[in-house]
Amino acid sequence: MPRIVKHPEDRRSELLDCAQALFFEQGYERTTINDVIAKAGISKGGFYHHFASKEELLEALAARLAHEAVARVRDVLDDPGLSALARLNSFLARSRQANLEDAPKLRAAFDVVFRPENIVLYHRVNAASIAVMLPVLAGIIAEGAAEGVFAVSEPEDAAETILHLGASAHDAWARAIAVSGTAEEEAAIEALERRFQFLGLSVNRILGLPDGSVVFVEPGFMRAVMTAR
Amino acid sequence: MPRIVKHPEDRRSELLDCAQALFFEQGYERTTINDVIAKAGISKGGFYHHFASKEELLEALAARLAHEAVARVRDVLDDPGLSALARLNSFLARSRQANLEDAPKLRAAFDVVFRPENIVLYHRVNAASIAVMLPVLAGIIAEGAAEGVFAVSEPEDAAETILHLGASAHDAWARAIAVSGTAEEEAAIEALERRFQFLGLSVNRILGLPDGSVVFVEPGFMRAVMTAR
DNA sequence: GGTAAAATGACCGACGGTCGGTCTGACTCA
DNA sequence: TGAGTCAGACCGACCGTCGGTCATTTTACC
Repeated sequence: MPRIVKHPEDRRSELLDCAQALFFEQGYERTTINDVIAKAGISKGGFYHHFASKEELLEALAARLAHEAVARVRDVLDDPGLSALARLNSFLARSRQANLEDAPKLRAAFDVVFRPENIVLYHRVNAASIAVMLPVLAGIIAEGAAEGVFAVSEPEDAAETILHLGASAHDAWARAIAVSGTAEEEAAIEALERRFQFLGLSVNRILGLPDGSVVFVEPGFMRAVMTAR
Repeated sequence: MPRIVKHPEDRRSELLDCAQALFFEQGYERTTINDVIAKAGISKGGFYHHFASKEELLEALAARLAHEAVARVRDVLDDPGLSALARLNSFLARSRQANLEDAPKLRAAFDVVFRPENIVLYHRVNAASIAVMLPVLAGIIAEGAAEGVFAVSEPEDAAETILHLGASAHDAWARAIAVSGTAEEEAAIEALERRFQFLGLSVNRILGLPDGSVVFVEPGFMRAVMTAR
């Protein structure tokens, strides 16, 4: 076969593109290195020149996704005119908006990621995004604590706790996805919706805020994401 | 080799015993089916007669551990003389006591379970215990809500959220274990201790309780578990 | 033209899982 | 009671797959 040489960064990002497509289509375990290199048009040795292991490929992909996510809300984070609460709400609103914009693609990925055999994939992506978001959210919370608005003495811990709350809805997600298309779908979406409303309540309470101060999700948001085509 | 025939339940539980010992000593991925069957003194075919896959073995082990854990606190759950808050505190105290009693064994298992390559093991065990504890905790919370003590309208959701809080300390655990024996150990244990204090605060707030009503951990508890020999 | 990095693909060994078949103890029924 | 029957517990050689290695070749660049 003809040998094609590319800049390492290009190669790496191409491999990540292929891995992303395949992982979100078939899952992590079911995707083999051979699948990835076939799609990327590179040899086995070539692949292992850029990544030390399949595991490292996943790690790198998770990190890339996380950094993309934070880049999308960068301007809100840097806006100096915002109070902590306003920044937090803008941050959340912007994240929701981004999710809604490519909800169809997201939905397709979720179909795979939330399947029980794919927890590793889910966990890595989630962990990476938490790692990236942690200093960001901790900063906002520290700001709010300094303003005397958030009743929290440990911004780091509060941020970590809040970021992990999303994971506690994993099962509700998984259930909703599993029964998608059946008669139980409506009830499952309802449950998911309720689950997230409760998470919103929890966020407010953890921060020592009157309920509704932080808008975690708007009513109907989860339904909109779930029913996206 | 001589063929030894046993009652299926005995065989199953023996295999689970062996799997438990090996998983908590080497991790899930690093333990092979051959390891398990060698330790259990059974053939491959014999093993697969009882379990459909390695994955199913893990699932069964996680379920067994979860049921053992809930059995340990059964009497507290059934005591009719307790208010919801008292029941919750007894439940937590009993769980802590049980953990402290075999802290050394637990510590050894944690050394493996909290290593990054063993998230699957961690996740399955955690998920199984959450599944078993969920109705229990939801019951207590519903009781407290009915008493007008807990300000929560969705006991199920509250229970699920609270049970998942523990997982949000996974990273702090992992860090503490990773640096165990180094100069950073003290700081990591301190961080873990702080992390759990915050979780306690979060539980109280989520339930709409004055801080300190629910005693999630006592000060020094995490240190005691971590430094157990 | 020399060299470091990029790329190749045949090859390896471990591992999860299968499969054809054997063994055993419990339960008939004459 | 003892021969016959049968389910299902058990055996272990075998297999396909898959992550990963390595000796070697090609390329880009100075």
